[in-house]
Amino acid sequence: MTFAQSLNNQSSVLRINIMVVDDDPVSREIMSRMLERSKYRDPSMEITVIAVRDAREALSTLKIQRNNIDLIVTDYYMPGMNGLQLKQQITRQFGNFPVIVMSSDTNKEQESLACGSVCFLPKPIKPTDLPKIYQVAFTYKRKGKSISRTEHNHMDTNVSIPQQIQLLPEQANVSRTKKNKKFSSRSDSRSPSKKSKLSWSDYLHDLFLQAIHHIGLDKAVPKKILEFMDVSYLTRENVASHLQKYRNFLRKVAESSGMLHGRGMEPYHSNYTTSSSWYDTGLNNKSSYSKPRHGLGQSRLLSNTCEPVRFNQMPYNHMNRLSTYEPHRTGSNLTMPIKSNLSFSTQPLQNEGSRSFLEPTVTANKTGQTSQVLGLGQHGMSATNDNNFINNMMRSYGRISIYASSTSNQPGMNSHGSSTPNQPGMSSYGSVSPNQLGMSSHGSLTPSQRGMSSYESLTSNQPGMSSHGSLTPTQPGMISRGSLTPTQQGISSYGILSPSQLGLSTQPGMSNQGSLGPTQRGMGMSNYGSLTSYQPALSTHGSLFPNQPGISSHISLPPTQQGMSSFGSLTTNHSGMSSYEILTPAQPGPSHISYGLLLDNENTAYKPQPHASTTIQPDNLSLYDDLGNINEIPFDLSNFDFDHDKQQEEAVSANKFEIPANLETELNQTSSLEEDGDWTFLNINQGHFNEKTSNTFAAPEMNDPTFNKNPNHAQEQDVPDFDWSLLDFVNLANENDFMDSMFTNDMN
DNA sequence: AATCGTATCT
DNA sequence: GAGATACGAT
Repeated sequence: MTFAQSLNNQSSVLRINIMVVDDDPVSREIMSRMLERSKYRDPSMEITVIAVRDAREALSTLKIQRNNIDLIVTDYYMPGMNGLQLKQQITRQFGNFPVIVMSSDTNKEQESLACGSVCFLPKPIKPTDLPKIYQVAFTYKRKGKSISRTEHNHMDTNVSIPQQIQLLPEQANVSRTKKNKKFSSRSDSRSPSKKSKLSWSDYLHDLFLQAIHHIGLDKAVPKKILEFMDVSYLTRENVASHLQKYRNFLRKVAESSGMLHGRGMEPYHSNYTTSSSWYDTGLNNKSSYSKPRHGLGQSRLLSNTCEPVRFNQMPYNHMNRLSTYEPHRTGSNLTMPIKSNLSFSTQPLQNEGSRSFLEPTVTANKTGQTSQVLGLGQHGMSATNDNNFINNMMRSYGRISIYASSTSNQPGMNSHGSSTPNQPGMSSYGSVSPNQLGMSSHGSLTPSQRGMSSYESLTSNQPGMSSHGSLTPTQPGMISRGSLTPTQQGISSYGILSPSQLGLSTQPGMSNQGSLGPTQRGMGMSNYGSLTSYQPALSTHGSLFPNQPGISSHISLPPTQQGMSSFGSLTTNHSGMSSYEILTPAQPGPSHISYGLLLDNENTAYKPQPHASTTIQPDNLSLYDDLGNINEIPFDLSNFDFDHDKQQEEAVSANKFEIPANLETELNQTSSLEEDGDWTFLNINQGHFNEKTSNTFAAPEMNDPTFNKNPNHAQEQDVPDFDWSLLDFVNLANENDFMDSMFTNDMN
């Protein structure tokens, strides 16, 4: 393969090399595989792992590979030299290399951070921890080392700037933009003609949306967005181009929403069909990223063309691109930003509260401003309703809308959620991807609130967030921490974002997150937790997988469709879910465009398919989907504990597909709300099937008493650990099939 | 000079 | 059609 070919075939793949140091072969192997496999979930990155057994080997390897290693992840307890001693040696010999210390002994966290490790990860390492690891790797690679893209690998060696690694990101205090330009453009400049084309993956787009959300649409300019996104390989031009598209999309949406007519929202009847849109293009077929094949709200569940039910396509959500933008938002409170003119100028918005499309507006309707918001016409855009355009954009850029207005139960979400396990809206936070510091961390919130820090570190624009705090040893406590409610880490983190921006303050939901217990590390929970606590959907969700917050939930609910859809169905009865209601036409809402509106339309069209009767049967619980993607890890990795210094004591049923008993009740209640009687319910059944596939949700008995619909109650209980003694992991781990099945989604 | 917004190109 | 690039404006 020629260089040019290589260039074409591997566009913009960010390569990071991680050294794993662990004396325990199983733990080491798992860690290595988790890291390596994860690359399949994000085509834009490639992880190479160098696994060594102890500190000595690590040091010797570093001597040779120092310039090729971006991050070191080491166990704490190791013979000869422990992880921190290794860290110190590394610092002494190689400078301030980023080191992550992991241990099942969480008491080592403070010590680890104090000694300069950038992060501490409690063992067992879970998939949800990966984002944090990537985050650190990317951060340091970006800050201190050259950006090596696969196509430029051969040039990497002489671009490393050792001095850079001496500094922690915040210490370096260098302009990221310039720095990156300096280092990353270098390689680009050396490749004379070809410049790889950036693909705006879900992940990137979500990050992009987050940036806009955070900054405010009116103030979001390429440079700011870029800074917020903080993705090393992104250029301002990339962002500018994307922003242009996005703005076009927003205009178009506004335009076709009837804004020009001075009316509220006319239900937009989409006619989504499967098609390629950039939304999809960012994902190769191997990717397990969400790929709504149906448009907004057209959940697969409701579609007769749905593929056989499988279980989760998403092993875990760290790569999940679900946006988290408006997790707590309910449609009724959402309004489009009011703009004084067409252009997305930096001119202050006319309406008091909302700064952007993403900002919830709690205030009354601003019908009169509606047209302004759209600012249509001034640009001479087509006055015709270009539904095709909208359709396309909805599928792509439109994601934001979906998220914004959706809650887990919303049809719109469904489609979204259908591909991604944890998400709807909320999950997104948790489901963030590797580079995405903010959210990811979120998911991985631990009692000590590391997650928060990371988030904070991301949001440069966020007041008070500046501290990298927890991530860096020098600022462990950080500001944000102080603001966090002791018992509600999750919330606080959200709170940081939200109160004024997400409208969380008005949402009781925060508490959910708060319910996250120290031991509850799953992203899923967090994510859902972020949803309004009173939202049945969330709780239900959470309740579905008491033992396995993020992951398990995926497991039990079929990914492509069911997960979300069932979600959606749940919602109906609960809550009256705000989101649902919002969606409903009858619901009082902003007269002007709102995300809810969009969804509303969606919702209107959201009709159960008479024929759609999906039954999830064990046989369908394949590890792989039709594309060969791994569906879900059949059990929570967090239950792995190969650390010698800590054994799992509590045994748990091997049955990992449990659903709380009360879920059935809830679901049945839900069904009563469906007059059409055509809702499709999932029969998630482990042992037996419920013969009734319609309007029936056969929920297995839940034997986990810790389940509690109200996150504020009992959720802090430790989740029973999986009794891994039930499995011979050592042997299993030595079998490629097993490990591959766990981590591979790229079956050749 | 940097960066933006937009038009246009690939 | 997604993303890159050109280019005038600020």
